[in-house]
Amino acid sequence: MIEPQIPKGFRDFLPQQMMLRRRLMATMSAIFERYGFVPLDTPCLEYARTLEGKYGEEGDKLIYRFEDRGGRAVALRYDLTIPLARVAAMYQLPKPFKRYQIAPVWRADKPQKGRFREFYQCDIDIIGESGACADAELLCVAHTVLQALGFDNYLIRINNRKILNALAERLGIATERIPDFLRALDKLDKTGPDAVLQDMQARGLLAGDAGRIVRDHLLAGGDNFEAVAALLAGSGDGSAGLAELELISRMLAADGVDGRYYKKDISLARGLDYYTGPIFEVVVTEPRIGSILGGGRYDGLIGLFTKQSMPATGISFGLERLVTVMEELGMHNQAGSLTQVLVTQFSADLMDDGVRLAALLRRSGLNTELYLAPDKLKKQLSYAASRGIPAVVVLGPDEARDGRATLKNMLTGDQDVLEQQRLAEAIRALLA
RNA sequence: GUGGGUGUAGCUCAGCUGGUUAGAGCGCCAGGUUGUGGCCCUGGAGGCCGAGGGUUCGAACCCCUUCACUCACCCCA
Repeated sequence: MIEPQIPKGFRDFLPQQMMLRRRLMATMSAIFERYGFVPLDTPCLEYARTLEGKYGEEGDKLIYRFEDRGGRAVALRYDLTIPLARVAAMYQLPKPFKRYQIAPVWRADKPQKGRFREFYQCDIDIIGESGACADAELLCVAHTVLQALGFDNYLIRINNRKILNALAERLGIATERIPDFLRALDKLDKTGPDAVLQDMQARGLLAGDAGRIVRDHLLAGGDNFEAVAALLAGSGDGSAGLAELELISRMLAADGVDGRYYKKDISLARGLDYYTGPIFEVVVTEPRIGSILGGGRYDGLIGLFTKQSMPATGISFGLERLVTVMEELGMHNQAGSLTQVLVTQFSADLMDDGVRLAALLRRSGLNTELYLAPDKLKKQLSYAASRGIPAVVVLGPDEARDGRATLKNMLTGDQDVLEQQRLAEAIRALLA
């Protein structure tokens, strides 16, 4: 006998979980399509060189990489963004190209709460539009999705790499040290301003009056973009970044997104190296699970695969994290059965009548299950009850004789004998 | 990659300082006669106490090793 096991960090999705997951995916797809995004899928396997070197040092270590039978270096996709960049470079797609993709990605990470080695991302990206209007639209979609799923306690954090880069320049931080700077800055929420300042000094990032500037302007308060703006007065990149944030805020407001759902946040850094402009993240406070969505603009990325440079921006929902939050907050209401009605089997010689009746109900569009053995009625009813099937049809010799059937409402226990022709209608009324 | 925690029935767990046939609740199965579930009652199945080794007259319990799961850090969805 083989010990049944699945690899660490990988999971089976049992029907109960699948119903919730499918519901989430359906909700998201519908909203994505409402905004004009079109579906795309790509293979789970890519050549390793396509993925490697795109995610930064830490990221590269987490790529599932191996050799195929022909000795080619291949890798499981790490996210949906790089494959999209590859696609954008390979095909002449009409611009702007707005696509969505809901698919699993793989990371050789150590699993923990809300983190797995195989997990689903739900991405929307816009290729070929450099204006911040595109970035803003992504956030409008994000907000719409979260609202539709019943979320209310979340914050869309918004920042801009242009601002951060200009800031680093102003502080005299060398280009190659910027990732270090961002990493330290990113911890502001977790460890507080004092620790961040200390960390930056320990890393030797702050020379001259940089320490004072960081303390007084950067870390002083949460939303101190006025101070930041003053610091970046002379910088073209910096003011461009600030203008983009302004535009994004305006558009969110115009779209009807309440101000409490989003916030410009200078300490948002994002780990990936390839971001070039606005960057985003959505965090929830309730279960401490980190971000449920991340993304940003990556204007240089597609240029790695083609000479033609293409601006692009995108966001990625973490499906498992949405699920985790919904489960912990008890947001996953009706677990309900997909089967709407169960046709019982009274005895072996009435099987044909049962099958005929079930077929009739299915033709009328009802999800109908036929009980598969002439067990005791008690057992058949228990089956329906334990699965939450709301309606049961009993077809015994009495009913069969004159073309009728008993319809039982499993919630109330009420039951009626009806003409078989009227059954579908009655079940529909019962379900409503 | 670093550091904690936990592994006993399908699930959630009990099991006193090592002492005979390892328990509960829930779930599951069967029954409480004649065509009806959810409540109640009765009965039943189900455990190499994660695995391997050691100490001991004796180990679920102590020691070592190993595996699995889990949480935190790093990083991230």
